[in-house]
Amino acid sequence: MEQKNVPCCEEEVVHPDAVARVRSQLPEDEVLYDLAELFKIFGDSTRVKILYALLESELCVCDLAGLMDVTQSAVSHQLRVLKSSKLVKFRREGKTVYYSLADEHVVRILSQGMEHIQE
Amino acid sequence: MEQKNVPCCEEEVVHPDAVARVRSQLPEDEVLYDLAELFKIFGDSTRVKILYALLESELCVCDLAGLMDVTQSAVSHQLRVLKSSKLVKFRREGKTVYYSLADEHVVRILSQGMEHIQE
DNA sequence: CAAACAAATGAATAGATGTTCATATGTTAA
DNA sequence: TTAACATATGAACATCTATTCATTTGTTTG
Repeated sequence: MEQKNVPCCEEEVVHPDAVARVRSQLPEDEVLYDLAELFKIFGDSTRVKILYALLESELCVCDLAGLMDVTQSAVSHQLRVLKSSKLVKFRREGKTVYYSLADEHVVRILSQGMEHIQE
Repeated sequence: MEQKNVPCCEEEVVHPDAVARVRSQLPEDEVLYDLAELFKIFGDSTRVKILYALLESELCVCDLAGLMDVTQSAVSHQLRVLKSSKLVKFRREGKTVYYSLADEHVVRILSQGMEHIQE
């Protein structure tokens, strides 16, 4: 019950060979960072709900705000995030801006996630 | 330049029909929440890196800590998160705990995400 | 032009999250 | 049992993030 220095693999890993191999196969840090950034977008229920809604139909900001329990402002902020990650696209028609999903990746990512949580 | 009440679709959506249809098709809020929770897990570069590493090889906590620029503690904390979301599994061998990916969903979700950012 | 309204934006705030440090668990071996 | 060590965990802190409110921008129509 005494306290000791617990270095715990400070400069030493347990399986140097495996680690070396993994390191050589690992994508660049920047890529992994970008990937995490992408998933971060999906990691918010407001945004996921927006994406699922757009899966069914093209909608304007007002529609989305009405569909969910959030402000028009909140929806708009989130749409900006989705837009800048190229997950949604939009077209303007008069005062109204219609949003829709950008591509099939979005659908597939959502589906894979859904499969996971439903097993 | 005067300020007005700007209700902006306060009790009114622009396309009630589309909204009604979408609403009827939309998954339960709870499901969407869980889905977002899942993606949140992938939305951190440390965790994504761990997952990618485990894609190549089963590794122990020490190995993972050595592979990345984070503390053993940080890795352990994140492994706990990954574990509780059933994204990784583990087996104990003496003092060492080996972690590996839980199933193919993880791989597929990572792949879909990777595809998206690399186009 | 001015009013009306959908959408976007900036600032502020409250809440969530990841890391670190210190320490506790649990297992092996002397 | 005790030392050593891999792993886990709790608390504290700093950072990030999503929402709201207030306001602005941009478009249409009187």
